Amino acid sequence: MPRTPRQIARENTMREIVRIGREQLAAVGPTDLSLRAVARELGVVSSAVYRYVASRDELLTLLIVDAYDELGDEVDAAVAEVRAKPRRQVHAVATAVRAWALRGPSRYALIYGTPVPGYSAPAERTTGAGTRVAVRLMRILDEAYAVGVLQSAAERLPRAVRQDLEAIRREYGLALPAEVLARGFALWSGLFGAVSFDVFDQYGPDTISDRAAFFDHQVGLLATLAGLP
Amino acid sequence: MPRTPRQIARENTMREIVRIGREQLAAVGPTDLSLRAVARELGVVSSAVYRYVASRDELLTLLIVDAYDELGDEVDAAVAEVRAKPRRQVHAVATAVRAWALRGPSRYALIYGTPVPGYSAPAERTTGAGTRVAVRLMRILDEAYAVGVLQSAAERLPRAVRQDLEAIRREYGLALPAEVLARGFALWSGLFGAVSFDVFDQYGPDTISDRAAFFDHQVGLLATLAGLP
DNA sequence: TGTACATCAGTGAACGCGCGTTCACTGATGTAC
DNA sequence: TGTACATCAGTGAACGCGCGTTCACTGATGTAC
Repeated sequence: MPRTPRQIARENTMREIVRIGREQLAAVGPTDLSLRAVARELGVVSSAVYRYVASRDELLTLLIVDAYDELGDEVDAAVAEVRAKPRRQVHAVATAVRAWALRGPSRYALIYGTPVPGYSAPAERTTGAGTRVAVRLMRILDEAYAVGVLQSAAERLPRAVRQDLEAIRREYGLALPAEVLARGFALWSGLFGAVSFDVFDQYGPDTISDRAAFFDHQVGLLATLAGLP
Repeated sequence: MPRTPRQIARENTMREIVRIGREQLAAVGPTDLSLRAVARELGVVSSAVYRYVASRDELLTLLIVDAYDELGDEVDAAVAEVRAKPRRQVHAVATAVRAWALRGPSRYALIYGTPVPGYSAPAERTTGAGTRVAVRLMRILDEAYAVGVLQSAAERLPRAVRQDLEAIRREYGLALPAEVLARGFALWSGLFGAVSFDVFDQYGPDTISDRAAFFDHQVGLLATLAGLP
């Protein structure tokens, strides 16, 4: 099926729209992102954008998936590069997430900050991309468990929690026990807690001088919590 | 110094404005909070609000301090109520934070979510209230350490991190060693990571069925990380 | 290969909305003598 | 205690701004015969 010039132009414009939206997010928070601004930047009258995007919400969805995917790619690349002990891999993930977030705080906010009021993400389009970092972390733990280097966890799980975790284990074909998976979740949310505090400036202005080092140490503690040696 | 009727009226109106702003945040995200809406609700023409508040930013500051303080009060009350083992106290803090956040997601977002674009909080007015939860957690750990029930921490701290933590120890008169304080920070940011994931709906729709139990378990893991028995 | 019709990208004007902030003003409350 | 003046709360109109979305339209590109 050969693509006509028109189709090619359409695909280019589509990519341009995402690129411009991304760029807008460098200057403006997710809530202030506007179709009209994108149209202006695209050099086109505002109503023309509706040829490509049904509404502002759809633009947001596009950008959310775009952000999740770029983050996912960078995390994957960072892990692939170290190919070392699992603890080092976790650090690689964490560093990649933090670096990506600091490079574009608004894009980070778009996916990990306050949800945009009035917008609700269509699950079928965002969840796949949205779970990539979590899945990556779980796989690292799973391999560590398979190799036998992961410290086992003895705490009791409430029934409901156990059931949910077992379901997740099955869905992703994880070998590690539910207790350890629970610790993986703490690693995951703890990681993003640390990144959000850093990016959103929750530590005072002069509290933490070397934030990269501080963050790295925090991640180390979380990795230990997860059972990594 | 007896207060004139005019002064009393002014104070009442001032309180009303904060109350209405708080109420607005039930319906609308922090970014969409508007002076005009507050004026409408107050039954007054929009320009009249400027008698009380110099700008929208000042209203935001008022509401931020208000939110931090209410949260701080509820956390303090929750801790005072249990007066039990430090681990239980940490759970009390965490439960109070989560409950408060779920009761008013926008108010939570105002202080722990994406910063409002274009607004920057005046440090001298917000930091005091803003550190209350962190300080509370550190004090719990400090007492546990004083009583000798806290597990010691052996990890090495990067020089810069150690220096910052020593400065904080001195400022707040904490006895616990810097290594433990670092763990306290992980507890703190991990706690808010977990709350944010919950409030901002980062777990998929059907992943975690009993979120309260899940959260509680996560907090338990973080408490262990902090060295609590 | 050429023509007739259908599809599609982009235009321009408009609708209706809400926002923050300023300004000259009226009339009530407070203060000093 | 009464009066003259100063302070302050609230009004109403206005400025200038940007937004999302709809709609009838023109002219170029694509498709079927």
